[in-house]
Amino acid sequence: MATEAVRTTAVEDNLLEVIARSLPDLRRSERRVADRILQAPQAAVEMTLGTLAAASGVSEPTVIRFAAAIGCEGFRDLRVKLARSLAFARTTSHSAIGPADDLGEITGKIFDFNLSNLAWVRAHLDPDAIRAAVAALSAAPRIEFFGLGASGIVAIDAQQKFPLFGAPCSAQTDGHQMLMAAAMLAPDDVAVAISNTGTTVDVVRAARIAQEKGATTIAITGSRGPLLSHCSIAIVAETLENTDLFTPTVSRLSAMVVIDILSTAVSLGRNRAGQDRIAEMKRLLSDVRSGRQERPDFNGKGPTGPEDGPGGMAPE
Amino acid sequence: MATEAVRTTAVEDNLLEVIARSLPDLRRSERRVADRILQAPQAAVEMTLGTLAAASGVSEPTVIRFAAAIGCEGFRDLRVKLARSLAFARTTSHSAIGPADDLGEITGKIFDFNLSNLAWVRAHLDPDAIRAAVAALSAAPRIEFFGLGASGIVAIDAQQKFPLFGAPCSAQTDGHQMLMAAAMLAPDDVAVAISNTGTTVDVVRAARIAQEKGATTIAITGSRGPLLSHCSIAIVAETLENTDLFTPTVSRLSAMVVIDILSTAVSLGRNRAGQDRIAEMKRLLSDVRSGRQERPDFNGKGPTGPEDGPGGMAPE
DNA sequence: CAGAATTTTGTAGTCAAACTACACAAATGA
DNA sequence: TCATTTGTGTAGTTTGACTACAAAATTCTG
Repeated sequence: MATEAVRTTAVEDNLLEVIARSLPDLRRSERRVADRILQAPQAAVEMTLGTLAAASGVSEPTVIRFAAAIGCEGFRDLRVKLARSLAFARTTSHSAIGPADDLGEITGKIFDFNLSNLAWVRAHLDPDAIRAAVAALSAAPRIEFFGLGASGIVAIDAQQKFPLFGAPCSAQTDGHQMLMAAAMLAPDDVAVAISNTGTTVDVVRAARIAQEKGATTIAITGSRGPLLSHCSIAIVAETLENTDLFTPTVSRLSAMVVIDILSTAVSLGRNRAGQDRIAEMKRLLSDVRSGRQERPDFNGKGPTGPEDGPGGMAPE
Repeated sequence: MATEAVRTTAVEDNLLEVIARSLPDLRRSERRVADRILQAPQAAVEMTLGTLAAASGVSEPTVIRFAAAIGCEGFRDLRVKLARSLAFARTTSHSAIGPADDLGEITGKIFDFNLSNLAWVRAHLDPDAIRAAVAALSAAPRIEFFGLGASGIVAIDAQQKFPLFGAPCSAQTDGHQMLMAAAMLAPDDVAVAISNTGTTVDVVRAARIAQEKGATTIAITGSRGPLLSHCSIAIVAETLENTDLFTPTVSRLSAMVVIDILSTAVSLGRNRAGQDRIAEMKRLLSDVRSGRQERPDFNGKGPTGPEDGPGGMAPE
């Protein structure tokens, strides 16, 4: 279907923005309509053609012409588009303006930043690398995730999705254990090395060893670096910030989404039975959550996290 | 008091969710309408009453009754609400991922899904709750993060940002240690309880104990649950839909972004470094928007960059 | 398993909203 | 100034949204 309905939350989508922007090009009475809408957009969607015309002090056809002028099919279309734009608008009602408004701005900026970055990563992911990674992971008898620091979090996240991968998974977040685990790998095993910078020495070393042992090595990284030379498959989720100075959160988010894609794809590639198993697992989890059963032991790397479940698949 | 601090909107706003949820309560022919809408929501907003009736194989009044049944004023209202929901769910939403899906499509859907959800959360976050949380965290001599399983990852992530919080932070991801840590808290200390479901018993219990000890308790959760009754500040990042396709990842992302917001805001209040960070983010954002998709420069701290850096420390 | 009571659905009709054709008014330019 | 262009409103038409009621289907009861 509309696979290419690529959404960038672009300005063009936001009708309010469009209206404000085309304000100078409008005729005088049309502008009255525009003003009226901008003044209380929320109320405008509720209005009818006649109502809005009256509220703006113009005639009904003028409103229709206005709709056409800003690129709508008609008044109906205008209302729909307006409603759509309004959905993104903040629930402004009680966010007072003042010194505290900084906070709202921070919230908005951080969301924007993360959203923009994800959209960017989406557009720049290499499909072939994903495909190769999925193939390797699907066939792997054993999977190791390597990551230090913030990337260690991603590694653990990946490890928790092991039911989707359908193979024993471990996450190594310690430099030494990473090496030991890498040394234990065999051909067909897969090592996933996660590093935002692509330079972290321990991770690079672990990847090298894993490769020497004949394992398939997959890199999930935020920028090209030494790591890639020891990995046969490179998934580069380049983010807009790659300095270590600001918000490493986005690199984590990107990596986690990549993991999500891999695990989902592997799971789907397997068979329907695998999906049923996941559904069953989710059911068990919901029992655990409500405290009706003893929860499975959880040691930080344990099989299933009681909370939120590893992968989440299969509609009910 | 916690419940008051929260907006009473969210999932109820998402008409698709509402429709899917009230499916069993509908009469047979009304359900035909529902199915038709869910099947192609994008097309449904374009349709007229008669068109939709014909497409569903029912009469026009049935469609109107359907609208009333799901809580709309009439067909017009239905269309507006639908458009509003579609603003978020537009591209993916109810198109479940099946084995037949091409890999590229899976990638796109997962990205879209996560993006839509983040946008949704963004629009529905309660600014007052954020404000209260920032205030509490800024004044806290000690901060504990509680989370199990997938939410444990978020807790660790939060803990790694301790430089931004400017106070000793711990992350407890084990049921028992969680309780012990909670018991050690004192007034003014802050406990942040993270649970997507809001029901995880251990986390709820830890929150209760923390509250009994006089600490300020902050909940970061994906849905209302028992947890809220033991938390004085509730940050509810409700996700777009509950079909559980990818909800776990989405909830983690949302929670991490919330953490990011909190840490940034706290840091901003503390020193000027936080302000620089915001300024930088704004710059990056404007670059993205203007379509100049260059990677930002790497000036700053030189090449080292210990793997991904714990917490996005601002430059000295 | 009738047959009544109730619920569900469609038919026909009404009202109002959305759109169109056209004519008048205002503004612009020679 | 008048002619031409542009802008705006009036009046009329079409269509879509909704309502009243009757037919069909379902359920309930004896």
